[in-house]
Amino acid sequence: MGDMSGEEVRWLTAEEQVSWRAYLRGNRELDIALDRDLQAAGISLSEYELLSMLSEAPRGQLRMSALAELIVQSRSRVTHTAARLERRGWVVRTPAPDDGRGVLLRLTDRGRAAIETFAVIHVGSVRRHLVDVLTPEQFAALGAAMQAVRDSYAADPAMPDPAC
Amino acid sequence: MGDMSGEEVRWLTAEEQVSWRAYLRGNRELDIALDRDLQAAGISLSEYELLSMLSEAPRGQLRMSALAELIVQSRSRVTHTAARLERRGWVVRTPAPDDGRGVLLRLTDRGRAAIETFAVIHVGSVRRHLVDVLTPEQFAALGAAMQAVRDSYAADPAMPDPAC
DNA sequence: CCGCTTTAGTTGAACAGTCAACTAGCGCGG
DNA sequence: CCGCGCTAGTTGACTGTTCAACTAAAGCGG
Repeated sequence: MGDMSGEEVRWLTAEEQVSWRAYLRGNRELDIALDRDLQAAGISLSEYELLSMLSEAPRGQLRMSALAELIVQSRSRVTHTAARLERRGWVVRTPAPDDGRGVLLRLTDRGRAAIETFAVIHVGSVRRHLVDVLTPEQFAALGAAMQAVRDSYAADPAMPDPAC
Repeated sequence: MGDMSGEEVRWLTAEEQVSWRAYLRGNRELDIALDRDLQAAGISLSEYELLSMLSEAPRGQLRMSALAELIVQSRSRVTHTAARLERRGWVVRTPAPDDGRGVLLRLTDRGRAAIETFAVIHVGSVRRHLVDVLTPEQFAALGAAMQAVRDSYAADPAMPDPAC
């Protein structure tokens, strides 16, 4: 992996440090702000993301594993989160018709109503804390950069083999 | 809440959606990758950040509250994290000389040795997953955008008054 | 069609993070 | 110099996340 043996460490330059710190802290601040706004309405950001993916899916339903991949959460976490949302009556679990192991998570009518309310709050929050504080060019550049990160992550799913 | 009265909701445009999603997911993937690399070495990213701030501070020491603000974590969280690091022998708590309520957290020699090891791993991780997958321009733009987010957050510490 | 490995998902215990309540020292107004 | 509110930090209970172990079905090779 990386630099195996006696490689020199390539420290960040002063400018890189500045960008990196801005990313790290800004990121945290943004997460806090977005979560705070949704929490005030009674849902967490990660729960919202799950519901949101369901609401966009063909019949308001998705396989647990598909969901996990979409929102970048562990299977276990999705199981727990889904259980919480199920208790609230926003989703239901049904066995997948084609695969005996699979589970389809489906948005209920109440779930759909709920997420429509949350979406209004959330979009306002995203605008206020992110979109509207950047120029359109800045925002586009941010998106492009993060997409590049995603692409490289996808190319390297779970770290190269130690044997490399 | 959100839009006070009969305001229209300003949904994200298709392009904005794409950027926003890339940010949200990419961000999560990056956090996972960075944390995974540090965890393999035996420390979490947030613990690392705390030690890192201490290592850069004048006498390797900082007030709890200063630390909390620097790494954007709640006071409570810093207390818990510091307790964990103290158990590992990497930091010590001492009463602040000038303020009877205050606590100074100081890096021990073992703590400094530890963080030097972690730093090598971490910088490699940051390069591999972020810096090196972007052009210098992209990375600078990312930093600038997130700095703008920070600035707006700082201007608006805990949400505008409902009276606005 | 019988093992074997892989994939889907769940479970419960351990751990980290949040929240609200609390202690204690500071600092100000009178 | 006393009372009151504010700031610093801690605590413990609760909630959410992670991790490793588990069940069960699918797929694959012989």
